[in-house]
Amino acid sequence: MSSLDGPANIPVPPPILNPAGGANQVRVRAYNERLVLSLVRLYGALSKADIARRSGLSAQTVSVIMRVLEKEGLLSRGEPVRGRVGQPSIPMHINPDAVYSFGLKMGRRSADLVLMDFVGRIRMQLHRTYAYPLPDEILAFVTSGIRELEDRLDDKQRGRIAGLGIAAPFELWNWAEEVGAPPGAMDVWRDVDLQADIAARVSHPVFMQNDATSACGAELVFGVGPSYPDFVYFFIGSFIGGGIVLNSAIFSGRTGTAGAIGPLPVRGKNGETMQLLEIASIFVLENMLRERGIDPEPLWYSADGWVDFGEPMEAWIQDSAKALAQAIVAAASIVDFSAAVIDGGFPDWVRSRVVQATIDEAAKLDLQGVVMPEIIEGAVGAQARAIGGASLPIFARYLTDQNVLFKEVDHAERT
Amino acid sequence: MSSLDGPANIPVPPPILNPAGGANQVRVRAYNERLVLSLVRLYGALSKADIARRSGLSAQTVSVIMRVLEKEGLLSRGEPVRGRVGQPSIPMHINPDAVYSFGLKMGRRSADLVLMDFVGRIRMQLHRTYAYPLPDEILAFVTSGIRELEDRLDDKQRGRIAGLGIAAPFELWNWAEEVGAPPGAMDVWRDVDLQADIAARVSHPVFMQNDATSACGAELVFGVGPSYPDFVYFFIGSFIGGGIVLNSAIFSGRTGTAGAIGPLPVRGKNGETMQLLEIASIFVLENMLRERGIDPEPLWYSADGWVDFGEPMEAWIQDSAKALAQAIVAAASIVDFSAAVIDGGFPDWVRSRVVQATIDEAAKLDLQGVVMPEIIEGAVGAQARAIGGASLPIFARYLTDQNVLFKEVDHAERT
DNA sequence: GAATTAATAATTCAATTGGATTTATTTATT
DNA sequence: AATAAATAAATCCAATTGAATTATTAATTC
Repeated sequence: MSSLDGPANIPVPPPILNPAGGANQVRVRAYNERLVLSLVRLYGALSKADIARRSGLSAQTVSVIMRVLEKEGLLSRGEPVRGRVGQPSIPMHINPDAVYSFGLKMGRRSADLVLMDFVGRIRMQLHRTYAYPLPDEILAFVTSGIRELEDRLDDKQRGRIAGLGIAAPFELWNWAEEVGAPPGAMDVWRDVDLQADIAARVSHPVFMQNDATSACGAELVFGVGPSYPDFVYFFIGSFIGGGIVLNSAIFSGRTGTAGAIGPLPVRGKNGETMQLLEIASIFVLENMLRERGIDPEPLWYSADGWVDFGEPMEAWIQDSAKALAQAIVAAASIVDFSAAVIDGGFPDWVRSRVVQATIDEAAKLDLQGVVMPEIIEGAVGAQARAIGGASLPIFARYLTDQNVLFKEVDHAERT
Repeated sequence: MSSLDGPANIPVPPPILNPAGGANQVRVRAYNERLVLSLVRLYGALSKADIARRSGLSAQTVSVIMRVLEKEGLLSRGEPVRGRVGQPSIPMHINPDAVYSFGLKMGRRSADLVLMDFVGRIRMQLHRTYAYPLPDEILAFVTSGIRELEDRLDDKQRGRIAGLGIAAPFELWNWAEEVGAPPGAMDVWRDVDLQADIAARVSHPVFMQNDATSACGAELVFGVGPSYPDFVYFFIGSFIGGGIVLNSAIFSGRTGTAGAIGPLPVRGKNGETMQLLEIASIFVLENMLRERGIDPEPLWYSADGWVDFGEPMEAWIQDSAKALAQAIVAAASIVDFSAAVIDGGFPDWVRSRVVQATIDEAAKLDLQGVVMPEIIEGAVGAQARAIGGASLPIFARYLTDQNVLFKEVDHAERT
């Protein structure tokens, strides 16, 4: 048949991939255990028979796995469900006190340290505001904060802490002037490896992730995630950022910046091309207030401290909504997200107004051929970043990313 | 500790997910077999020991698996490699004649039917052009074409045909006037299920996928894919379309339209907002030529039939490059792709000019904060859609999507 | 209405299956 | 002699299969 050869010889560049490894029994068991835990978390409470049906595993296998998880204290049994023919089923649920985790949200205006339990509830928290962050102060806040919170736990509880997850912005030194930091004051951050510095002072495993990505992760697990297999997420903080969920898993991309979204080009009020973050960020509102002689301090202290600032705030919401609507159309043209989720470091009533305005603005755009996502409010709220941070240690150890058996290799490894 | 409860009760919507099932040994073997095949394909030729190292599987396991694959004729052994200490290693490579597959590319101007071998080479092909496609003619072309090509094979070869993969545009009836079809002529396509109709007339399994996504798949496997773990792909046909590769796997999204890219809003020549497909599509060039009294027929017959059309073509390339550059920035703001790959149904020299122009235009945009992908030419070329189509049956049966053990459930199942 | 029997479903026990690993051996080379 | 590839045999381990146990509701009989 070689005489029939058509146009051939497609050049194949040298492979750079390091595909995931092979499968074996040990990994299969680890995977199935995580799967079971994740299913229980997703549905709140499931019997062994339920898990067997939903996982496709045999009843016996599920029985064995769940007995182990119960023995380890990760699962606990609920009240038997009667009323149906047959032996009553025993719903198993996640034991909220099985695992605790610290989450640190470090921002341009404030830091939060939270202790989260195994079902995503904040059990304790500390808060600090500042004009701009400095490494030493952050380090002191974390180390003393962890000590303080741990003091309130007993020995047994302390032993169940899975680790500390940090949610922090990328490249803090950028855009420093926009938020009023003295020129050069943020340059110290260029040489700081916060994760390493904290790890050296804390006796727990330390994880770190972009703050908006973390918030997105919190939304995935504890918010609207279970209802939408993929969504684009916007978190409006001092600077707007975002994240991407695909196949019910965070997609953080090659450089970890997927879903950063801030630099997305949009058309500004006067038709000029601007970056999304120059419009839909809280620092913009802050500057608008300052220009009008209004004290913006209430913006930082706590999301609940916001008041209705009137006209400048309405203008900011309108501008932001216009920009967000464009960003959503652009995102939808690239991936057919089922939802666009908007949340931020502000009270719920502000979020509602932003989302409604964005829905209105989106309707005015040219949507031919675009599969538009549902535009909805985030369900987690202002603390999403800290919660997302705190989830990192828990997910690394106990839960599965949808259907990926073996985690992607580290970025460093794939050179 | 419950007295310390912080802000809690995050509402959890009803789960809609049907996460992937559990793992077991049978699936593990199937997965490992595909992994081995994929590794051999990726690297061209690897010894059993190499595979063991790269997969993390034990030498014995790999030995067993590869002997089976060799016995099945999928792998064949190369010349022993001497010159190093120890027993010489025997590189195993994919047997190109182990599996054949048909690929049908159906477009607005022409259709191609190809027979592809197991390493992605086109062995035979048929081509047909038309003013616009009609279901009956396409059906006749495929059925008679397959018969004709199969006649040139012997019985043994015929038995190795894995199936037929169709690459066709979404919603053919849209934009019909733009390409000069009589009003309403394309409406017949609304009620046609091409995949089912062809499957009823052909004795092979039939697969179908969007044409641009198919081209993207061909690029992933046979083109630049091995060098870039994620990229956004543009295929410039009668209409521009595209695809997305994440973690070395096609991402086709919830509705199968991820990476459609056509409706992406960009700024046109006069500052007005337009959709990418209204600028960077071959039908636009076609119309430009017609306006100037130039016969556009050479555009359709074959990519090699193109001639340099001079000024109108240069203008089209410039306009397209401006639009593509904006699309790439938008895509990069959402996902940090390592590359943006541009290919199309045109000769290589046109592709080179488009890519160079796009690189130049991208440099003029505001890139602060954007992780820009490398803008590169596709390595597969004008036949990418047909090759991608032909890969569908092969991939469904023999190769793995990176590290996903169990394929995502069908979209229909996840309601 | 109470007692009895059948049907159903959840769970577990015991035996089997099958694929990966481990250990030891053979082969071919520098 | 050292090294590396390849394979054979024995072992291990998690999932499955099929049977048994348990707890319940539903239907029937007295």
